[in-house]
Amino acid sequence: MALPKVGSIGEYIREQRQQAKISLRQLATAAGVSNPYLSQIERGLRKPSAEILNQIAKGLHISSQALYVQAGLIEDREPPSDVITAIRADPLLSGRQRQVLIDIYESFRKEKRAEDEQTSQNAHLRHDSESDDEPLPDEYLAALEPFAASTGNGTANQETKEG
Amino acid sequence: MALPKVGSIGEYIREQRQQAKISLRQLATAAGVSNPYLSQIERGLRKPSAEILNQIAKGLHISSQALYVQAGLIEDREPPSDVITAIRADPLLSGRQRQVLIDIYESFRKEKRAEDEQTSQNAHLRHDSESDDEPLPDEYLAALEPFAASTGNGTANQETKEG
DNA sequence: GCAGAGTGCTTGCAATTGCAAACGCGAAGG
DNA sequence: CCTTCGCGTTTGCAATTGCAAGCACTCTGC
Repeated sequence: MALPKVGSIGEYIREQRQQAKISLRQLATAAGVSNPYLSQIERGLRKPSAEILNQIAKGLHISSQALYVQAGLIEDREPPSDVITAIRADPLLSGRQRQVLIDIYESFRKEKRAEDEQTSQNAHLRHDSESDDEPLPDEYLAALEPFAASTGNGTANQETKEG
Repeated sequence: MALPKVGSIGEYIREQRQQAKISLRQLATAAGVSNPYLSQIERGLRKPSAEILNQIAKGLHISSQALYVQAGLIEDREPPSDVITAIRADPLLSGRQRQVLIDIYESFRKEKRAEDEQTSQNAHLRHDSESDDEPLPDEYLAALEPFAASTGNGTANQETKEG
C-alpha cells in the first residue's frame, strides 16, 4: 500500500496553488503547515489529516468542501434544491428531528398533490398564516400520530409573520 | 494540546450512534475501524483523520458534511439554512406548507441548541434568523406537540389517495 | 456459582503523520 | 568566484494514529 489515489488531492492542491501564483512555502506558511510536509502532500507521498486539509483550504482561499470532494472524503454533493437531502445533511438537527421533518415534508407533498388533483389548475395564491382559509389539515396530523407522546410543551402565543 | 474542540466531534458521533441504537462495536465494524479506536474518538482522546471520519459518517448513514461541520473542519460560511433554501425552492409545496416547515425547522434548531447547551458548553454557533427568540404560533405548536418526546419511530406512512 | 455473549475501556506496538534541519538547484548581486 | 536569497525536495525523528489483544463489567441461562 503506497499511494493509491491520494495523488488527486495533491495534484489539486498544487494546481490551485500555482493558479494563485504563490510558492509552496508561502502556502505552507499561510496554511500553518511546514513546507516539506506540504511538498509531500502535493506529490501524494502523504495523506494529510482533515485538520491539515482544512488549513490548506483556508490558505488557498478555496472551499473546504472542494478539497474534501477532491480527496474523495465527501460523496459527490447533490444540489441543495432537495429538501430531503438538505435535512439529512444538516448537522444541527438530531436524528429524531430529522426523521420528523422528513415525515412532515413527505406528508405535505402528498397533501399538496391531492389538492392539485382537485383544483388541477388554480394554485397560485398566497396563504397567510393568519388569514388562513383552511386550518392545518388533519391529514398530515394523522400521519404524525405515531409520534405521539406529549410532554406538554406549551408556550406563549405570538403573532404570525412571514419571512 | 490535549483536548481541543475535537471533543465535540466525538460527542456528536456518540450521540448519533446512540440515537441509531447501535453499539460501539457495531459502528466500528460498519465504519471499518477498530472498536478501541472508535471508543477513543468518541471520548475525544484521538483526532481521527479525514478518511476515518468519512468512514464513520458512512457507518452512521449520515452526511459526511455533518461530521466535518461538527469537527470544525468546514468553514461555517456554509449556512445551515440549506434546509430553508431547499424548502423555499421546492415547487411542490404550497406557500403555507413552506412557512410551516420553516417554522418547524427553526423550532427544532432552537430545541437542539438548548439540548446541546445542557450536555456540552461549547455552543458559539452564530446563526442568522429573523425569528430567533420567537416561538411558534400555537397553530403550529399544536402540530408539534406530538413530536415533543417521540423516539426514533419512522412509521408515519399514509397511502396516497389520489385514486 | 459459572460459562457465554454482550457492552465499553485500557494496554503495548507497528505504521504514519507532521516538522526542524539540511540539501541541491537557479537567479541576483557583491 | 562566492555569497545571499528564493524555490522545491530529502532526511532523520518526536508525536500521533490506528489496531490486535486483553481487561472489567453487566446480563442471561444452566
